[in-house]
Amino acid sequence: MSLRYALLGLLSERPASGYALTQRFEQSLQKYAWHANHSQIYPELAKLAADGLVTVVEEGARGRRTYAITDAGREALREWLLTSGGGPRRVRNEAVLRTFLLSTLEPADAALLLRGYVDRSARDLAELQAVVADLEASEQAGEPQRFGRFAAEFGVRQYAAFHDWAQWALARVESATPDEGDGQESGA
Amino acid sequence: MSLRYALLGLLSERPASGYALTQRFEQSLQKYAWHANHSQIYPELAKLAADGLVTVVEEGARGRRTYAITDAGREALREWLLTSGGGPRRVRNEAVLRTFLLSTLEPADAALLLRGYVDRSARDLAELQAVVADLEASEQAGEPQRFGRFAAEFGVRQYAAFHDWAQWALARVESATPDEGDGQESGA
DNA sequence: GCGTTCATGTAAATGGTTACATGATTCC
DNA sequence: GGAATCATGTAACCATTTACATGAACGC
Repeated sequence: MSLRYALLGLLSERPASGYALTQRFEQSLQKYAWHANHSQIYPELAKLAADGLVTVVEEGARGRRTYAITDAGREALREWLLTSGGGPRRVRNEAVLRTFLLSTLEPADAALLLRGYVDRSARDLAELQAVVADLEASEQAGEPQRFGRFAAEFGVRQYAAFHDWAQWALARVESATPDEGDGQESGA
Repeated sequence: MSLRYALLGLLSERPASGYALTQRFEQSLQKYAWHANHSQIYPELAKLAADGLVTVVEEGARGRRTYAITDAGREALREWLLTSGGGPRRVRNEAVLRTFLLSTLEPADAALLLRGYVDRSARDLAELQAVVADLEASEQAGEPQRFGRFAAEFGVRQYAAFHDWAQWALARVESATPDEGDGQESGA
């Protein structure tokens, strides 16, 4: 069901074609919230239209159809957001699973992975911070900025927390293997 | 594929039955890393056994089978952790999606939801911090503590970041609707 | 003996990924 | 005219959820 509401959310910002929605998934939602590809998006748009939650407002070149959210669609989105939040949270995050499994590795292997995490999260964080800076600038310039600011801030804080964690974990692993085979083994 | 490695990881700690593994998913992994239920776990254990990555080491009462990881299983887990980390990250987190969609709501509705998030994340955080305290205590007591410490710390930091974000977002929303229908409307 | 928990499975349906498929338009 | 991009779709497969199903052991 989530895909359906992700699409309604994007369309509530402004009308778009399936192609454009696919790109917006790739550029924003995909990174920290929800992944979807075009082969899932097109059929779902057709279903949403059949249910009257969106309508085709324009047919352009190459068979392009621009969809817009309807009043019923807005109401369905609001309803979902307000009523169905308390259920069991189903997280599925491979990066976090890897985190969990890290301690099954030899310390040297774990350190290798953690160094990669530190680097990668630093880059991800910088990327997102640039996005936030852009949003902030256009906000200062007086644009209404309804969408994306909350989510971007959320992403920044998550990445920052991940980065800090990876450094903490790396320090811990390194203190367990002082010098990687130096002989200085402080057993017990 | 992730489920497979989650199971190998749990079994690398110690042998267990499908029933016990299901419970361990419910108590730990499920909360912040990976969700799975028994109807998925049992068939996957059978496949792992067929592939020689685990073996049945004991058959107990009520048809209970205790599985243990094999050397091939350990190697497969290590291989997966070390080689396949760089692919595209596929995140799917409904809580985060809701975050993203929050700005489609009226400020009053958004504030309502955010207050719920603040409360809930405070409770989740406290719960996890208790787990960490337990782990820390048994660590001090000299137990080897291979598993779970990294992941628990990770969870604590994620929840803390979420909690802080929710408070930040709530403050922002509340400053946009000063007094919720008091008449003091400071329109543009 | 009766209820609860332990313990394992399977089947149908849904959700999601990968691969295949097609063709129009635009830019060069 | 040829390559890249725009634009949409479908089919087969795999992963996951929900519901159904069964029975042994344990505590009372």
